[in-house]
Amino acid sequence: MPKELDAKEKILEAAKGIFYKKGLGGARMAEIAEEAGINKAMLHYYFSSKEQLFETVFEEAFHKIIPSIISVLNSEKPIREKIEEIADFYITTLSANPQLPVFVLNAIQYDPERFLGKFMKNKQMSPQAFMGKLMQQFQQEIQEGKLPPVDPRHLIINLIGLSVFPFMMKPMLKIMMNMDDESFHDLMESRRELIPRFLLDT
Amino acid sequence: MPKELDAKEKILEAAKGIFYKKGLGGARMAEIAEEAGINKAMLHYYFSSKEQLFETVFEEAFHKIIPSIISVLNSEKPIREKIEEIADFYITTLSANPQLPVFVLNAIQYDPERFLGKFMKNKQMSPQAFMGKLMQQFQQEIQEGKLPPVDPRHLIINLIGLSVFPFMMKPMLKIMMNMDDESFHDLMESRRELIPRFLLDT
DNA sequence: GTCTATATGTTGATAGAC
DNA sequence: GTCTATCAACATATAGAC
Repeated sequence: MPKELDAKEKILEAAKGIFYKKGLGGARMAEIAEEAGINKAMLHYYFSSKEQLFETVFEEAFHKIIPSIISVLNSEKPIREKIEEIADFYITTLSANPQLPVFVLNAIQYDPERFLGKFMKNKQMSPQAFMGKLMQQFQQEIQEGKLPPVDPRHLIINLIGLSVFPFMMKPMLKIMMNMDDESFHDLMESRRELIPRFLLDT
Repeated sequence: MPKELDAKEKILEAAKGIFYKKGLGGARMAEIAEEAGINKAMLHYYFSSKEQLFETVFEEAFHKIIPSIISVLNSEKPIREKIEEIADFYITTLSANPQLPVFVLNAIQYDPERFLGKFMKNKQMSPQAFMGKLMQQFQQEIQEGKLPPVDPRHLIINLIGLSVFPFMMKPMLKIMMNMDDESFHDLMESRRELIPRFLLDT
């Protein structure tokens, strides 16, 4: 079944492009079909409804940017390495797809129950298990003098904010700071090392 | 004309609540009318179209979070004060309305031409005039030893990111870190002084 | 200024031939 | 699996009475 995968893949690719930009309400099924180079009816052959197609796209986007960092935070590496790895991960991922975070956060703002429910269902993200272990590691490394005495919650928030937010602001930053795509890219690249240094060398 | 202002105000209030959450495409005029406690026809009495109503709401939101900081950056104060003022401004503004940034950034992602055009039109935001003067001030204060030698572009990006991003992540952070509204609020309050210290004491 | 009723155009979804 | 043609529902917008 090469044809089948081909068509389904083309639909998903088109749906991503349009949903990322316009969201659930702003996207039109006809538009997606045209972009995919197929017929409107085909969409409903592979995906029962617009909502289901959207959820498929959302789920992929969500899993692309959230569980990865949870798993890093849950790993056995020292904090310093975790931070470097996460900044690196976001800069790589979002350089290839800057629209991702606004898309995901907008869906969550639209319907938190629905699009954040996938959160709690996931075992490894249970807040207690997850944050508890991490807090402990922080305390220990701080006591050992490996880390400056910082509030772990702020550190995590800062890390994600410093890594992700610039991509959300990309269109505005390009205008405000008079950058083209290349100089924006260079600026983001320089943050790979800047962010960890900035967070830890106090 | 108290009645008139009342109705128009009620419409705008309702429209804000619903557009903030659902965006242009996801919102329904009927929903806004109901929320405002008036009739669907009344919406078109005060606002010619859904698009025009949305643009009104967008413009207000946009001006609430962007020009204020531009004017601070353009002022004559020392960098240190500017930074404190901007962090303070965002934490106050977004504590009252955490949905604002996702709403604005989503509209821009939806149609950059349309919703970022208001940018270039504004005189004071002309990138050259604006960033040029600011860069100069940075250089001078760094030479005078008042500031650590940082790239001004990163500093501005970091400042805004650290101030704004946590509010965009609010629903997710509350779950991940097991916070209720009150402890989230406390955490944000503590950032008023944390952010400037973090940015400047290197 | 405010309402009810209605026109007009889209849109998501399906039926059914190939 | 893929298409054309079509339906039924809905949403924006307007007409017109009060």
